[in-house]
Amino acid sequence: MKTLRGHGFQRNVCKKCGKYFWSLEKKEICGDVSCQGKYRFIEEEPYVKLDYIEVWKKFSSLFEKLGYTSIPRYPVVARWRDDVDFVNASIYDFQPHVVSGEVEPPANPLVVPQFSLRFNDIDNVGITGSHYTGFVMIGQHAFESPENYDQEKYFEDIYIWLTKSLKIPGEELYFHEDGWAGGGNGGCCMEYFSKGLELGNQVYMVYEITPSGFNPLKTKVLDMGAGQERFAWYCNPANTSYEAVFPDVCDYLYKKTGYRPDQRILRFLPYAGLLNLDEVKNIEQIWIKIGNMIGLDPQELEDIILSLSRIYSIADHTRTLLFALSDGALPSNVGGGYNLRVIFRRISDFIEKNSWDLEMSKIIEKHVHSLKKEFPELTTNLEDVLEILEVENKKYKNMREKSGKIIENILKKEKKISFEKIIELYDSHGISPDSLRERASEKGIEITIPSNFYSELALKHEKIFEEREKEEILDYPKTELLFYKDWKMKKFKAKIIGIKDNWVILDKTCFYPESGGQANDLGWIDGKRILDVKKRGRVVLHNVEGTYNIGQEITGEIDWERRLHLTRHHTAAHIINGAARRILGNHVWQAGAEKKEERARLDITHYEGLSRETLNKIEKLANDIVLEDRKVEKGFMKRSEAEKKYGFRLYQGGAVPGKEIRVVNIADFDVEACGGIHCDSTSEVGFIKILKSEKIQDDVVRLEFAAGLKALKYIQKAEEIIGDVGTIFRVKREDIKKTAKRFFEEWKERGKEIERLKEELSRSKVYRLKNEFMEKEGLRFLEKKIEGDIELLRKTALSLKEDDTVIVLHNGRNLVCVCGKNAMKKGYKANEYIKKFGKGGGNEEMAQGVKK
RNA sequence: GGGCUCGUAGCUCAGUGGGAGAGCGCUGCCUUCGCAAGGCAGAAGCCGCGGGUUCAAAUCCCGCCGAGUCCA
Repeated sequence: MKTLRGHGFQRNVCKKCGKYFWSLEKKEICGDVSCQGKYRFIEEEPYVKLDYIEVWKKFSSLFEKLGYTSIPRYPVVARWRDDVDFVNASIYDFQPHVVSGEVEPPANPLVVPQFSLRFNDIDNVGITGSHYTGFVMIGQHAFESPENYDQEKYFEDIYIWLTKSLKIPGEELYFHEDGWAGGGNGGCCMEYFSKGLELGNQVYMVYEITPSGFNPLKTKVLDMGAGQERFAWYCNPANTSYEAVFPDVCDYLYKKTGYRPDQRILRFLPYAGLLNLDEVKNIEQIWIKIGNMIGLDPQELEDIILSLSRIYSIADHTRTLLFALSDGALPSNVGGGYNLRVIFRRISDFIEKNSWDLEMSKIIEKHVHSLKKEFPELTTNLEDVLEILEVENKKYKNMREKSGKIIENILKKEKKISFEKIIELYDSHGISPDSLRERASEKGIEITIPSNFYSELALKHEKIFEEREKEEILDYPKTELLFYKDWKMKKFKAKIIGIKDNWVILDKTCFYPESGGQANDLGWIDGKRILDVKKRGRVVLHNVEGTYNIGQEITGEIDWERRLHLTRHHTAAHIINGAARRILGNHVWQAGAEKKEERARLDITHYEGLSRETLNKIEKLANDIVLEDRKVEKGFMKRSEAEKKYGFRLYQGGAVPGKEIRVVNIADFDVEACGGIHCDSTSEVGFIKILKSEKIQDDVVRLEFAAGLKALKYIQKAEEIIGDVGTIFRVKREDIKKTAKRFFEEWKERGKEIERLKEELSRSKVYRLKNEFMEKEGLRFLEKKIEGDIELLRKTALSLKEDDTVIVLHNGRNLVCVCGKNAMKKGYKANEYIKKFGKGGGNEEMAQGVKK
């Protein structure tokens, strides 16, 4: 505020939205597009002309001069967090541990060009000019103690950027004051606008929000975020926002599709911001309003803009996919990956419907080419990205083909399609009401989609919330973990410092508590069995039989056999993870793991199921690594240092808390942040055997494996099974396959032979029984006990059947009744008549059951 | 993470308690100088796997495996 007043700004209230804002001259209306009515910068000359990449170059060089460090962006897949899938804003890089003050930032203060993903306004992309599924949020951040926190300077720095670098005159700047809260923190913020466009927002996180009120934070945080896209547009006002951001890709798309914005577009641009589907209730009215203002038929305007928006969506979505896939995300049917599938299919639909001759790979390559000056890392995984897109395209094509068939089938059968059916088609088969209507009208069938379609759908999906178990916080000193000093320690002495129900708390322990997917140790305390070991915060709890006193000295002994199996399984998991990445590609990350005594499993991200051949390759490489006897280094490092040295590959097992993290490094092969217990070298793991793999969702494959003696045990068991099968067949093991195949074929052959014989038998019975009918009431009756199973009875009865027959056959237990046409007319119905002889049922012509 | 749909002949699918089916494809024969087409005949099924209910299960119930899809 002081800074603003110092620059001559004064505080006003907006007549339209009622917000407080600052401007150099007295103003009645604030700087937002919805209050100003249009983007004014479009119609005016820019103060400076910068292209998209130059915006960041200029911004970072200015802020470096102002004392900030410019750091590389974080991956868009937020693996250091367990609460979100993707990075949504630059501050996400530093949540939760840097913001909470637990971990020091990589630099301070800093600026970062953080690519961020947002999927909540997909329909606005390509239209408003300010919506993207992926964008670079330029972050300006500082993390300081209250004494060093200098809000005035942070503001001044941004002010310099706006007025000196972008040369925006003070009269054209508006600053909006607002309160701000999020992620349990609060404070106030300053949004800055120029000529209707919001350029950025500086947030001052200074409070922690607790049930009892606001508490001042120990670390105050500056969170400034501004879209690189916004600045680029502001500096290139003669174009659409999307042309300013991806000029090369737009040129390419114009050339390939034949679309190109003309003069009419320029008249529209100032009003683009009004078409925000979130904030507008009746979109048709807005089209009419804008059409009238710029003198264009609203329908024509809508057609032009929507066509262009498809091109811009393609440009935007491909860039988002490039970043996301490059950083290791995969399209999927569940989770965050589903968003990627949605945008992939959205652009595929646009391309398909317009019959555009476009290849996604070409567009992606163009993006890489223009972005590599700012993001050189995009080239490293390009090959992998294109492969993933190809697989995804196959899945899309399959889906199209399948849904086409489903629609065809339905339209063949019924001319009217119920509301429930429309919902089911969308929900279970991904057929949108629009495409359904389109296909139907091709066949001359009109379908009306109820206007409440999406609300009905939402109703069907109403979510049931599950309470997450809150972890209790125990007020005991941190337990000293002996297994990190010497993982081979089997016995130790310790003192009981707390008892809670059946759980004993020690000052130090060698028992590994269940964590990071590694099962807990078992063993004995003073000879009494331990039943469970768990961790709460930094305290280890031991569930133990017997009674103890606080202060008592005890001797703990771990079940060494079990520990050894768990350790081997854990190191094997890291080896397999590394091996899978080498064999399958850089998109492979750990997606979960469990290591038990008997066997273990590792979930990895991958886009298709694995063949036995591929598994064999992974298994072989893993065993090569074992035999190479590579050193496994384990140790604690500062988080920021570890990230610098090894990158985000560290976070394989998901989010890891703490300022110091433990790093497990298999020499030149695999590095992970991991708190588990590991061998000292790979050879200690022993033999690794992958037992099976399954695809647990579209982007995750589960590998089950065993290591060391447990792998041996598995092999021995498999051998035993093969041996037993050989004994049963009485053949050598080499012949088992051949013999099993022959047996199966012969078994099928015999089944058919039996069928034929029954047929034969039935014929001979028919021949014998033909003359045994009794005539009565103008019909012919037959009741007879014959040999044979139910199938034979049925076949025989059906063969004997003529119009005037009533036939009941039984074998003492099973019963069949068959009536001819005339018999049925006279009231002899098989399913009723059979009740006379026993219980059972069927239809009027034929019934079966059992005799009384 | 939650919901929904689907697994039947080589392929596409129908059958929703009681006889395992259709179309395409395949094999043979007829017709033809030959091919296409047609006609006739035929082969081809652990009805995804395992349990349960029932006199009776492709069909109903439970579990598992596999494929797909929507929502957060």
